[in-house]
Amino acid sequence: MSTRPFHHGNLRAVLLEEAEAVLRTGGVEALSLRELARQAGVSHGAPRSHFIDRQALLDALAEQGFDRFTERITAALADGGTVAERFRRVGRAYVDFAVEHAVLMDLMFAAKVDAPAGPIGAAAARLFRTLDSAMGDPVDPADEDARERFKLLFAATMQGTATLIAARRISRAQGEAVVDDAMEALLGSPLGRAALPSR
Amino acid sequence: MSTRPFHHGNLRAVLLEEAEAVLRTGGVEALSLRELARQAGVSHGAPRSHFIDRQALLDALAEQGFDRFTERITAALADGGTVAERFRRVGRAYVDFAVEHAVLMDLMFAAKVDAPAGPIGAAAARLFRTLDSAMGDPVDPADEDARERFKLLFAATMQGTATLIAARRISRAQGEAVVDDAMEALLGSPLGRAALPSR
DNA sequence: ACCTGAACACCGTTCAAGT
DNA sequence: ACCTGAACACCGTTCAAGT
Repeated sequence: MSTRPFHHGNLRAVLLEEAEAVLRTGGVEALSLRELARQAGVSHGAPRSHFIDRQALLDALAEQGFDRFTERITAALADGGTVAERFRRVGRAYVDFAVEHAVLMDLMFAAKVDAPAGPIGAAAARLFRTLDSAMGDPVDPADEDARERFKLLFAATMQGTATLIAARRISRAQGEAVVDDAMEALLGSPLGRAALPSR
Repeated sequence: MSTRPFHHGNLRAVLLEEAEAVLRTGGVEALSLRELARQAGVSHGAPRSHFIDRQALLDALAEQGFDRFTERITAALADGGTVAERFRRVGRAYVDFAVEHAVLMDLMFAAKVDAPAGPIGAAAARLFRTLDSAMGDPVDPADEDARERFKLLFAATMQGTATLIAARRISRAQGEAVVDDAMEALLGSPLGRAALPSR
């Protein structure tokens, strides 16, 4: 078999991988389709076969980001323990991921995203659903509202903590302290007690 | 006096004003120095006299953003009331501003910013200092650590709530509920009671 | 001090053409 | 189905020159 022009069908994956590296090192504005094509050894028009435009590549990165995020949260849940222990671990995993992938997170939570319909919104919904596992089964169906509100409050707090760290407004150590303080306040609040099984 | 080439010294202000409008309507990537110059009726090289490059303009917008943010928070504090009432108002003002100026907030909390030295970091510090007024005078100097931590936790929670709303992951109404739930949890927590005067 | 206008290198996007 | 390569319109940045 003759060596084909260059890429055999994995160009899409190669571009996404390269793009992630650029995101980490230089931010979104450093990401150029032409440069990506150059690094992949294809012509500048080639990416067009896989991504209709630059935004489509950014969207694909965001969707992939949500899925990786979900994996990390799921992994943090695997060890079991009490509800409090699980949430503390998930909280740290949330902040860790968000700080490590700060630019990717900006993409994932960009206002321009197709939320909540579309693939990115669906990926975001999957992430959110894994938080249900952290809470355990609902004891009383009447607590469903409290559970929803608790999840939102939890996500908001972790999200904000990550933003402050990524923006270097607070140090990593201060961020850890915020997570601990947040979990203590949330778990001990009336909402926390209504949402989570007491045992 | 003859009409001077065009602008008489306010080009900088004009550019910033135009840029803010672009930010609201089309986001950062829609912001072009050449387009700004065109709208201002000057040549494409003119902005160079006021901003060394595109990033310098973005930085100026971020700094200005922090100052406006501080004004809004200060205004929310003006009406007095109990600590709980003040914090509830500040919380809403925080989220409102962040949602209204979502793109600007991204600029303000971008990782690339010169934090904490430099003009933007200084403007951010001024914002944070206004939160001291919300807490009132420290009762016991030993509570200084609790006050710092409470401020961080408060800021993180509001910041995260704003992000979720701006990203359309939650509705405006859900966001309001998160703010209320957050304030109840924070004010009632051990940290909240240590940081805030009980009366 | 502030602005002009040419010049340069770099983009994203489109599209006919190749395999 | 996937990639090439020319073409187009648009950028940011630099810099000598004008006032």
